[in-house]
Amino acid sequence: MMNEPGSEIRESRQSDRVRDALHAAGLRATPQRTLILSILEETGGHLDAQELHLRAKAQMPNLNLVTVYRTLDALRRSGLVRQQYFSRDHRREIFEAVSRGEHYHLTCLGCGSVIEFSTWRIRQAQQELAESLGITFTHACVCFEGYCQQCASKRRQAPDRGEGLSGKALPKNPSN
Amino acid sequence: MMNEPGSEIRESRQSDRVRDALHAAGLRATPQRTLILSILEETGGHLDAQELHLRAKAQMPNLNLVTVYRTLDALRRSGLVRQQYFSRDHRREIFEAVSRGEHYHLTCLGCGSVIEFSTWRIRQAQQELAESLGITFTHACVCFEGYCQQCASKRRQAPDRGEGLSGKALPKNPSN
DNA sequence: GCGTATTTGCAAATGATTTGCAACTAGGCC
DNA sequence: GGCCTAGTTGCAAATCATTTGCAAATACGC
Repeated sequence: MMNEPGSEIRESRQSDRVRDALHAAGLRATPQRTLILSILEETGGHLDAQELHLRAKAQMPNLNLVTVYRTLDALRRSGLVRQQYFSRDHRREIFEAVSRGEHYHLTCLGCGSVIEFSTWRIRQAQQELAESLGITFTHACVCFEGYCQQCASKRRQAPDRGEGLSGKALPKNPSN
Repeated sequence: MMNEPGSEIRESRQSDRVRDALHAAGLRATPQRTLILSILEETGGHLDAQELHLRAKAQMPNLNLVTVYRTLDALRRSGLVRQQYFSRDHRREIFEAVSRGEHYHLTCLGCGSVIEFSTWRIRQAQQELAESLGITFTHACVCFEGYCQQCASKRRQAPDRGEGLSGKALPKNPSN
């Protein structure tokens, strides 16, 4: 049950850092929030409320899904966490710690993997539109759908399915 | 009840065109589909299933919401209609006839209006990423949030609300 | 240590979208 | 023009992520 000393200390430091971040953001540092933000910081990946709840329950079995939702909302409002969607599934909100830099996502229709990439073009578009139309941007939802390099070349070799995947064959809310 | 002759003919021609489009897309031209696509073609704007249902029921009272959903799905799969989200509300799908050119949307956090604009930067980003990472893009969801020129200058004059609107004060699913 | 404004857990509500199924019908065929 | 069948519709009920109401619990400023 007990971690090795080193990791315990590390964990403790991580908790302190997270707690400080919560306080700095003007939020009460409850164990629930500390845990949730810690998981988001440690996980490089993209988590939705359900997955986050699942992982958090391992350490806090009584944690309620509703609390996860409310915590994510608070973290988002305080700017500690970023909320977004993936192209294949806009019904489920995905969360990331903002400590990860700005980037965008492509969901591969072939293998379902999510690929991250950066580009200045979105920012550039915003600046240009700010100049030409006087628009002020506060947020952009940008998510792409397509094929990763592997799946793209596979399809070139065996284009049997045609473009089926982008049409009927693609369930709107795949379970994976 | 009867329209003046001119508009009747016009309407008839419009229906024929829509019916042809449906056939060309390999879809059966049912009265429901014809009506729904007609409304989407005639309405310059962005409609969700509910609004579309409401408008269509004026001419076809028995039309079921489910049929609207299924029709929109068929039209989207056939490429006659484009489905997208607006930044303030990703839980509701918005539809547009593809006959309208490619463009993007900004939802104004001040007045709630949706502003359309064009930019090549998105395409450009896709091309660059295709070259550098071998990614093939099939679809992009791009929607912006911010302030239109009017609301932006109002806020500059009276920045009392701070950035409240982008945080807690903004309901996730505004009814307007 | 106390008191209060916040936060949590639980149960129930919401609301867009989907699904199952029987009745209906568009359009190819004669 | 009528028949046949695969495709479509209407209705009722299901899904499922997210939200809300409320009473009990608690973080943290004093």
